[in-house]
Amino acid sequence: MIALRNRLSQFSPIPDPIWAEMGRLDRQKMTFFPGEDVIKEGEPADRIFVIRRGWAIRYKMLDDGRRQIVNFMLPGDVFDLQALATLRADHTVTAVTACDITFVQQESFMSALSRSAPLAGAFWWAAVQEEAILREQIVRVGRLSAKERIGHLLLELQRRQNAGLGREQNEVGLPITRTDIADALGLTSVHVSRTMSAMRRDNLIEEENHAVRIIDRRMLAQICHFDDDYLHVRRPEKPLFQVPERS
Amino acid sequence: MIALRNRLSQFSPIPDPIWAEMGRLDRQKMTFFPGEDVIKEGEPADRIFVIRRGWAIRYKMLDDGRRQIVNFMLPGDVFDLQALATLRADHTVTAVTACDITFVQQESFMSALSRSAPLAGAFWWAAVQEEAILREQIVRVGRLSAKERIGHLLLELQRRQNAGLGREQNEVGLPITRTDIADALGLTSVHVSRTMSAMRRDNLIEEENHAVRIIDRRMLAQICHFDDDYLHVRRPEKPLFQVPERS
DNA sequence: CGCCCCGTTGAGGAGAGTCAATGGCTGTGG
DNA sequence: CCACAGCCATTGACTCTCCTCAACGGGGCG
Repeated sequence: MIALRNRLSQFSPIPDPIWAEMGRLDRQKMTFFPGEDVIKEGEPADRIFVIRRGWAIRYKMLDDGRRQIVNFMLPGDVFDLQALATLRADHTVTAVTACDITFVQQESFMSALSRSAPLAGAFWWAAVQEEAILREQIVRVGRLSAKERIGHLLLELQRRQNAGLGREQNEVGLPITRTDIADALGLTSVHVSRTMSAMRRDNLIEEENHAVRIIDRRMLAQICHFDDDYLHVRRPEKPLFQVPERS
Repeated sequence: MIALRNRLSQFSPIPDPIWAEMGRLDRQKMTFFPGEDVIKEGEPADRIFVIRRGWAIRYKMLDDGRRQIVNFMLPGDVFDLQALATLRADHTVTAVTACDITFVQQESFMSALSRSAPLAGAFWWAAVQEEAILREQIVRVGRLSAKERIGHLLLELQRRQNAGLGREQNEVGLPITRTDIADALGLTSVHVSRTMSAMRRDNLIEEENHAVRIIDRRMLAQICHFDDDYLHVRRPEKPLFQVPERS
């Protein structure tokens, strides 16, 4: 669960004893192969998920076959905190690479949060960040050109991937196809291919072996109007949000 | 607060004594004029908001002037539950019509939730619904044609508006400009105007006095691939999610 | 070895954008 | 009471980004 700890620590360092709480949760580990569904639309959702290894996508399908990927899920990401309201999933989650995923029962998770305010704060922050990522995806798809969309997405993935790995570099592993990128960005795979070729020609990125190197991050960020504020990786000024403690 | 009660009751009816809890919150009412900012990007967020009257928009601006409206906020909507993590706002919220808005202090709100599980469940559901609306907005902007986007948005607004009013009809008040619609849907005002004219010609909608009548909701929903599952207005099967009660 | 998936490239088409002009409505001030 | 400014919706003509259809080639894998 190192990826999860790296992620949550972006918000606030988590002391060992509190982290140990996580180890006592009622949880279950599963492995998914590429293309396997982790959550199916319409299924009841009563567990939360943590990705330990691999990439997954959350998407919706239209009845005529069009697909829109809503977001990418990377190691360390926590998802479906919404499951705590025990509704039915309104979307599908599928593994794109081999994934190790931990499921935690709703009740077990809630009681852990109620015992530890810092943990609750960190998970709440993760939920806030997830929502901010969705909002930024709306801006990306709604108002950016193809080139800007691709660069913007690469920059986000680079930041998020490194956050899970607890490092900082200009390399992004990109274990997905042009079609996946296209379906995330509201484009076609043909146009993604063309645009990325142009970006390579323009020395914005290099590609090798399912990984992208961003040649000049500052320049690319400017071209793509990428501002990482929305990832909320800076520490809040006020102390962690307080949940009622069980006395 | 009737709009809020109507909204939350979609999830689960709220008994009077529990509702009365809401009246005891530490809150403050403010009126905003059209164009006034309710939340500015970069400001610390430490309160939650409820819209009592009027429409507001949440948007992000690019440095070159492009604007993307992330979502519309209608009477009864609760927003910035994210504020509970006391981060800085990564977007701006502006009144589009005159708005009455109630602010509730974070601490007061949290303690009310901790005293009432049904209330906590209802607000959690509102947060889940808000996120589902964002996801659907991504699908709309990413994969639908101009005509589909507009129809889809109108159907969503119709459902949400009627939810706040506690009724069900085919009329949507639409107190916004073509430019607002365009900036929400990733289009230009010119194209929105053209497309809506075509929709009027095709007898899909009628417009009169800043209100739209949807002539055949079922047909429009089919054309626009609108499926209201994402609004989660059906009741969950399991009982409300339990928060730890203060003993 | 051969299949299939994926990325790439080309040619042509369509949906949405840009630029620009017009007209209605509303509010305001002489 | 009328004139005028400002905003908004609409429409036309033209442009351009991105899509569609299609062909080709490379690489992984049975």
